[in-house]
Amino acid sequence: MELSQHGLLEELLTPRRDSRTTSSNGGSLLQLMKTLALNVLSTIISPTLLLRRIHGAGDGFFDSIFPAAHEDYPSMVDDEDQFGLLSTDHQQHSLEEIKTKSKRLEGQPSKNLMAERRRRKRLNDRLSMLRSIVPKISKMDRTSILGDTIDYMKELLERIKKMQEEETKVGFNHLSLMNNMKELKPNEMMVRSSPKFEVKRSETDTRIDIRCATKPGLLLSTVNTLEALGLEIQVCDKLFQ
Amino acid sequence: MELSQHGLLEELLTPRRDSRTTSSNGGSLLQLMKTLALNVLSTIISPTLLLRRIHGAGDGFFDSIFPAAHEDYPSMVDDEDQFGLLSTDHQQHSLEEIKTKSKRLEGQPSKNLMAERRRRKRLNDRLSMLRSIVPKISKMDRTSILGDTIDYMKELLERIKKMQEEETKVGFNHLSLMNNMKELKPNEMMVRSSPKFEVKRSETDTRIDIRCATKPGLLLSTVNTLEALGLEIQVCDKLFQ
DNA sequence: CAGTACACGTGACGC
DNA sequence: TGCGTCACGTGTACT
Repeated sequence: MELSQHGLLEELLTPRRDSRTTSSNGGSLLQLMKTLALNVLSTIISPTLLLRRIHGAGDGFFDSIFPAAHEDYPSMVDDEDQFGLLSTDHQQHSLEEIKTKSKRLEGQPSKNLMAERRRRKRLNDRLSMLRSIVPKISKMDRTSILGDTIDYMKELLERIKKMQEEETKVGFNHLSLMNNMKELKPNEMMVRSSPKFEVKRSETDTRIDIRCATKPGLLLSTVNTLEALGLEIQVCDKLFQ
Repeated sequence: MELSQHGLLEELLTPRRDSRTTSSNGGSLLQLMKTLALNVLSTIISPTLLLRRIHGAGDGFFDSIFPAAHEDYPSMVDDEDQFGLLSTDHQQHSLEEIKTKSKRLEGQPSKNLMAERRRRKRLNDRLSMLRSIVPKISKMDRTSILGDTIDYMKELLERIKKMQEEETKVGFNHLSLMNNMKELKPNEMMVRSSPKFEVKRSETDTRIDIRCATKPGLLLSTVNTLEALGLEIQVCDKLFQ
């Protein structure tokens, strides 16, 4: 009971439909006040007393909120058995319905009501969180939020996939070059420590000489890397091989 | 009318709550059959005839589905004016309520009913799509689906951010070279289209000549890139600059 | 059996 | 003005 009261107070303090009431002209204030009044009454008096008060005052407003609290609705449930279709399944349920209906007159509905209210609040909170982290929201619509979320997630997945395969594609040359270097013999490493780069730059272009130990596939990976850097290779002569 | 009937047929053909009926023991078949029967009746007869049929048969099942179709509910709306709170705003709404109530007796409720049903279907479809693309779903719960979706999106964003900053860290030299190339003037691009690469490979090393248009910082980024590739630069001569 | 979750219809409200 | 959307309470099935 403590928790439910706390939930009620919390729900009472936080305004409802915050995203829509900001743009509304106060017309939905009626619904808000209705809910607030209901919450206040539900908090300060017991559900049984609430039902008594409903019938004592004969208030149509509470009847619209608690229509099942009326005792003059027996035909709604009893006549349901007379429905021809699915009568076999229905006969079994009629007993339970009467039982739940008899229980409904002693505080049962408030439990389910509070649970449902709590559930709705949770769902709306999740929806608000979802709406807050999705950058592109076309409309404040509930369905549109989910749609935009789906689109955003697909876009994120696509970006991740593209980045991953680009990472592997770009890193492939590095790795192949690294592996080629790691597979070098020590004596070849000694050779590699000798001077091997020579860059000559003219007014219109640049000429780079690289002298290193011969290795199968090394030239290919080097040219691939240079192309991956955006440099168009026009002349590529491999000499002394 | 054509579209609504098509929607009804489509809704009739597609099973409801497909995700839960697979794991249920067939107990929800009753609800499904109820909806299907309602859809069939709504499809083959007009709403007005449907209301007539309801009253002619006095069927409790349809009363539970169309409770507002009863004419013996007048106190529900009329007594709402007697509610003391917010009487000023309420007086203005009472006129509209009476008008809508009088219209409700001639096929108006079915419109709203169908719209609401369509909206629920759309929302559930979006929810199913969301559940289908989220890999980790702890429970089939509606709230949990949104929660898992939020967590998954946060995880995706985290992964994208990490990959991006790693990309910028590793590919800094590449990007700087790319940017330098992208900032080239068109005439320089023309120069770049001329032959510029020359690779000579000997027994011990390889010599590459690159001839390109001069650009501030280009040689530096090139050397950085070559060093990033693991090639130790021993001789780097920039000529004609 | 109490709790939970969902679908349903309906009133209210905004565009 | 009608149509779309939402919150609400309730019935019902599942655990």
